[in-house]
Amino acid sequence: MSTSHPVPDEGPIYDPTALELKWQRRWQERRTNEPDLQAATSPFYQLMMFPYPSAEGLHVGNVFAFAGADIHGRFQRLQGNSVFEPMGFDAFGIHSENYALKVGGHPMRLIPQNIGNFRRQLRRVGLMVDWKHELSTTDAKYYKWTQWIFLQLFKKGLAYKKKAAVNWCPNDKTVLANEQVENGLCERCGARVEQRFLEQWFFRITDYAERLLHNLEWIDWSESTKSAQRNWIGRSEGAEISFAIAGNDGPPLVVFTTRPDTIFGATYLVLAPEHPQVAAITTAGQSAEIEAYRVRTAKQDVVSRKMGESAKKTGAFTGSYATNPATGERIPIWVADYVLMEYGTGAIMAVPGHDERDFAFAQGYELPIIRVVAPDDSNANAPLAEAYTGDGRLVNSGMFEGVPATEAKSRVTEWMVGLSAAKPVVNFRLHDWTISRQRYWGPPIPIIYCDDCGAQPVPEDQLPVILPEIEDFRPDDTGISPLARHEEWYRVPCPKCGKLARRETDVSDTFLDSAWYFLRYPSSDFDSVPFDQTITRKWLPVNSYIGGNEHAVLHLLYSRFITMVLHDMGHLTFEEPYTRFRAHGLIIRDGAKMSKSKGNVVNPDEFIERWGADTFRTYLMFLGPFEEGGDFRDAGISGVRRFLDRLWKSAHDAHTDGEPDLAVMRKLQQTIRKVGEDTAKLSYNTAIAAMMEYMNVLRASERDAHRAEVEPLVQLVAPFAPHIAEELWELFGHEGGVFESRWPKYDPALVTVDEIELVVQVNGKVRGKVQAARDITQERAMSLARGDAGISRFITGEPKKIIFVPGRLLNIVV
RNA sequence: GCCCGAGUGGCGGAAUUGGUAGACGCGCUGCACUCAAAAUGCAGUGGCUUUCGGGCCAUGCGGGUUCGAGUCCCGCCUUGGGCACCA
Repeated sequence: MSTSHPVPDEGPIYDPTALELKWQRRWQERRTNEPDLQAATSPFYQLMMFPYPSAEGLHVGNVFAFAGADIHGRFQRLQGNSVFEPMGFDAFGIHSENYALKVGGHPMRLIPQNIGNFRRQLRRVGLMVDWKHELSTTDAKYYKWTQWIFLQLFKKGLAYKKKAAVNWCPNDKTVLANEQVENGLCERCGARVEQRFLEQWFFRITDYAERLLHNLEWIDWSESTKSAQRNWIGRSEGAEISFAIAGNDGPPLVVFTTRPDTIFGATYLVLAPEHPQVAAITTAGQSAEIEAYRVRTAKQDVVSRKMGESAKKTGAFTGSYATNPATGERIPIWVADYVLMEYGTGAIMAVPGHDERDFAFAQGYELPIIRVVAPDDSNANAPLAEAYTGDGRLVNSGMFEGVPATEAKSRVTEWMVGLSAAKPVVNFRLHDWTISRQRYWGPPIPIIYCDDCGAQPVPEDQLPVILPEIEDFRPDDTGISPLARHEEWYRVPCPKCGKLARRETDVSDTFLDSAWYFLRYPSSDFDSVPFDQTITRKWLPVNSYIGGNEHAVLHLLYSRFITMVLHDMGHLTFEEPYTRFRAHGLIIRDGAKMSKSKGNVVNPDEFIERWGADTFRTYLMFLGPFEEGGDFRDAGISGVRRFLDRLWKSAHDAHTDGEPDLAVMRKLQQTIRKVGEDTAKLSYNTAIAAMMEYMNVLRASERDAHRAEVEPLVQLVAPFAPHIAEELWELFGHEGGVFESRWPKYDPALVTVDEIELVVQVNGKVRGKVQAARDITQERAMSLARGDAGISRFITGEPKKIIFVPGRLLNIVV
């Protein structure tokens, strides 16, 4: 196959479309992308976040993410690993359901169409995906095990039911997610959103908060993602303090505070309107006002209730008083919607002097404001113009006068613990995970309600609970799931006593589907277990996971939680699912995120058709740092194509006469090292630049390359542009594909150059460069510098100081 | 408001982590090839200035540390993303 000399000028034309289809077909025939999961000796699990198969098809953002992950997977393969790179579809959920309603179709028929389209597009990108292990969360074979996972949590007491506030759109007759509410209006229809209380299933993720937080210290993840999780979990230390209610023998009011040191400044208490003790506390005279206030806040949607920053704080007085355990003073008890039932105890001690919200509220209702913390230099009794949240010493605080606030936190808590008025507690911002969805398109929650036996789990051997195909899956005004209207499905015998009972009609959240999919891929051909123990031990945890930071909290946190639970139940040997996670950046266009409303969406099909998948993949990676994303501009793609054209030509024109050029071979060694290092750390843009640079050397002055100069470059380019690499590898006469080969080794002796350009500065300014040996001494360098006319003219006096960085720089200070 | 991140030529972006700022690519200019154009190849390309040797200015703005700062420190400005009454 080696080319004879002289080379004919006209070689075959680089036709990416034909060539790419040829290799995609051949990979399929040869099962190139299907590692032997049982026998693999050096398994490497390269995971990418599976897509939601929308009707619009694959998005450039998807291609960017998948190509980036694929390049890493292919690189690992060239390092000699057996790489498993699976793909699947996250196809349940409200998006699919709403889309089906909109076009008047049924998700059971629409989803397969969308998946088919996605699969076709994904194949065209040339990913190293093992399609034998493809999965869809909507497949009963898959969601059988999603339901199984629900049952495991139920068994362990981690799944429970309680009433919770949800956003309800009266027009669409449905529960909305927080992100579907904009300024209190439904994102889709514009109707005013209400708050409703519905019975919902929850997972007790808060039981795992401490562990989820703690493991972040050691897992190898992008810092930005870890920090997002830390903030989301939101651990805060403080105390619960009990306030006795004056003239009321009932239980005391318990508040949570992170500032027990400010207790002497607590001039009133505030309860959330939904707080269970509100009714008991309210006096007869105030009950009408309190009731009116509660009705008013209940009408608000959940989101705008929490968005009150700019809005005026409102509230109502209960008529009752509590006793401040520190001062013994009577302080009024109020109800206000700025206190949330979900956080802490749903009640706070208000310290208006040192909390902005309390300050605003106290001003509005003319409640007393007392300063109890003062910076060292200020007057303790000067009136406050705004809440002081800074550091300082306690004032107006009885026996704690003058104690630094930071120190006072624990001292005041200890003192009150002694009075049985407080206990130290840790609180988390993280809430339990709402699993229920009052919708149709999801896996039914496997629970049966019996009048005698209560909520019973569906026995595991009766899974899956099949989602029935019903034509009328439109949600209605009742807030009850559409499945409840399907009588023959809804009525079932109780698994315990056999009496007629009713199925749970809620389906589960899509985040549950995706919380465990990585466990299923390697075991997708096992029907009797969710994941096979031997295979799982071999392939998991995932070696490399790449995905977007839009899933930094929910998906990644939920899948960590589910993994921990399964670990604790003995189903898994590890408790963290992803050894290494890297967040990729966002592809933008014209300075903005691509979106239909902005009209700046790029259709990947057109680009692949015009330029080829290899060029498109490589171009996307060349836009900018993979972990930061980049700006997509049509213009730049021609440069990448030109690079591949030149590679094509170089390979076809390569000769085998004589020896390769030493200078070129040196550059090649440096390139092998650079591309290897950069690709490993996902610095794809600089890896590509290094290959282009080498190409410029290779073809400088229209020289024809020696085959030994080109062949390794074909391997370097293979992760980025796998099709052309295969074709050229075959051209060079190799029997197996390029991905059967090993990443080229570089010769360390050739990487380092002996002759260097030593930079000479005078007073920190570059004044010249001298050719010198790499290991030149300072003395020798000085005399070279003095001998250089361009440099010596700046050396106006005796050197005061000489800085010499061996092999790099000489700086003469005069 | 809070938490992350980013500001470098006409443009996308490099810079061994304190040591030649602008790699690589796009665009632009010139030349070669061509009847011509496209494609391709070669050369040039931060700004100002120059007696053509060079000189000065330049990494969002203002200070500082250092022989030396895009990189470190202090104070601002702009911008992208995420979260949001979390007590």
